[in-house]
Amino acid sequence: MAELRSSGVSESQGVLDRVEARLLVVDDEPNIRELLSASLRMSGFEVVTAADGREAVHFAERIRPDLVVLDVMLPDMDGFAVAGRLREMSEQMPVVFLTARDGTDDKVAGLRLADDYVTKPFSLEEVLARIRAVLRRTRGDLDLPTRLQVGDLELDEEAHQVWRSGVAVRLSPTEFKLLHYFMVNTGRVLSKAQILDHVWNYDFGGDAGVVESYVSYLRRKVDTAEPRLIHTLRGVGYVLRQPHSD
Amino acid sequence: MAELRSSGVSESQGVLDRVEARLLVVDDEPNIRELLSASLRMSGFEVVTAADGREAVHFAERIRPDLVVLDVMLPDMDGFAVAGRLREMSEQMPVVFLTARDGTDDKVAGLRLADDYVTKPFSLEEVLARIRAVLRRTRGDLDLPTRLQVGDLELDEEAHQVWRSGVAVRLSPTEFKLLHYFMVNTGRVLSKAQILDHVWNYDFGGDAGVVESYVSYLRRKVDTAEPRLIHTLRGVGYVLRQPHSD
DNA sequence: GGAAACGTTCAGCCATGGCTGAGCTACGTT
DNA sequence: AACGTAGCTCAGCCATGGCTGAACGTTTCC
Repeated sequence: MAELRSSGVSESQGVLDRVEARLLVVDDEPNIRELLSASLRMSGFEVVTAADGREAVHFAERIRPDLVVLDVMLPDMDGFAVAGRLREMSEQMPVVFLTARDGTDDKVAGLRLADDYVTKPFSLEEVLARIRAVLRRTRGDLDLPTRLQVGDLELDEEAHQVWRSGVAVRLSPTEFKLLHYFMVNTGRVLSKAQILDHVWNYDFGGDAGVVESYVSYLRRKVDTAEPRLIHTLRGVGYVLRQPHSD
Repeated sequence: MAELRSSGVSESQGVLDRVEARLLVVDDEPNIRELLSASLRMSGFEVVTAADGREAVHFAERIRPDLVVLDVMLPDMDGFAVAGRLREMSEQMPVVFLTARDGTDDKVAGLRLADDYVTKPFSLEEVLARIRAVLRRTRGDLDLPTRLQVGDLELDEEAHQVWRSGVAVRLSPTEFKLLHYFMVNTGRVLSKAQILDHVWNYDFGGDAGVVESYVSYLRRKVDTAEPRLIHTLRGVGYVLRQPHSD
């Protein structure tokens, strides 16, 4: 399914080329597991996967991951129970939960206080952002910037705000996610398929036309002045480029 | 705190500050223990947990916490007895009690001896406020501000009072807690779920609709004039922003 | 014991955002 | 230069989210 679209090679978003951290991904649906692990590996993480709670605990013991991505709904045991076991073996093992967007789930109440959680269906950008945020917190990598800058464009993740030459710009949630994806991948060509896979939820059925639309919206709000930052590579994709070094 | 400034946005106070103090959390219910320790860690405390009186005394001896959060009702020994033991080993060990809200008077008598207490079910904001207040008293951290200010909005925690451009405003307890939470997290987007989890009691079953209502009340009482301070980020949450950087 | 304040829910309205399809423009290939 | 294709933009529809006022129940304080 979706993963086929992003067979590209140079997808590494990593600030670092080497391993950022060791992750354990736990989900019983093979599709989700593959989707996540493939794209996390692309982003520079070392990934081990488990399909149920028993496996999760087992692998966690052996590989001592830096963080666990954990589906709440598992065939054998509750995600919280797994988290409990993990915490037993290591006081501070950070967990990012995956959960259905049910709303009425009262279990979810406790979740939000956990290290973090993402609702299904998610976009890869969302998951990556959470993981990085949690790692930043738990390791005290506080100097990793929460603010991105390209040319006179600035984006603050925490404040969820964007400035162009100092003046605040209002972006819709999707516009924001798209710009964020561009900025994290400054200087890298992104195909429409890649963008679709990362910015839109994995169950989105539509075609690449949306991407064109949203790039258009973004340009209008954020890239009207010279030098232009977002460039079209006909037949290939888009790039956000630092001015100057073009 | 100074070092945080370097990351640009963080308005101090917040989630990402370095270790504020070492806490020992004692409660026999795992849920409460996890709830508290997760959110205290998020707020920058170093946390160790214990499930009963024996463990509590044991850990207190070893780690010498700066403050103990102590459930009054423990399986093996009375919370007051534990507090007694703690005081034996360190004259001035501050204790914040957790107690059921059933108001039997003899318990309250004992509570007067505590530095402070919070009744269950509590909201995280309440607990955090107590802990910070006690730490401020006992170790003279007088530089921790008791008065918060954003634009022409001022809030005094000790006096439990709020002013908008100098004129006092009457807020209900919930309104006050909500505004306090906003002000402590100035510049940070807060989802309705987060707000619900921090401002409302942990056993509150309702949905995020209440948050909308209370934001509405708050705006009416406190944010009628330009420039507006409380902003809605559709589909994301709310932010309280310093004016100017609008 | 009564009145006021407070907290919660709900329903209706309004605004915003997401997506699509169609027409148009720009590109670049031959 | 001309054709075909890719990309851009816009308008419009639909769904969702958010705001507010009113109603109801509960607590608090005289």
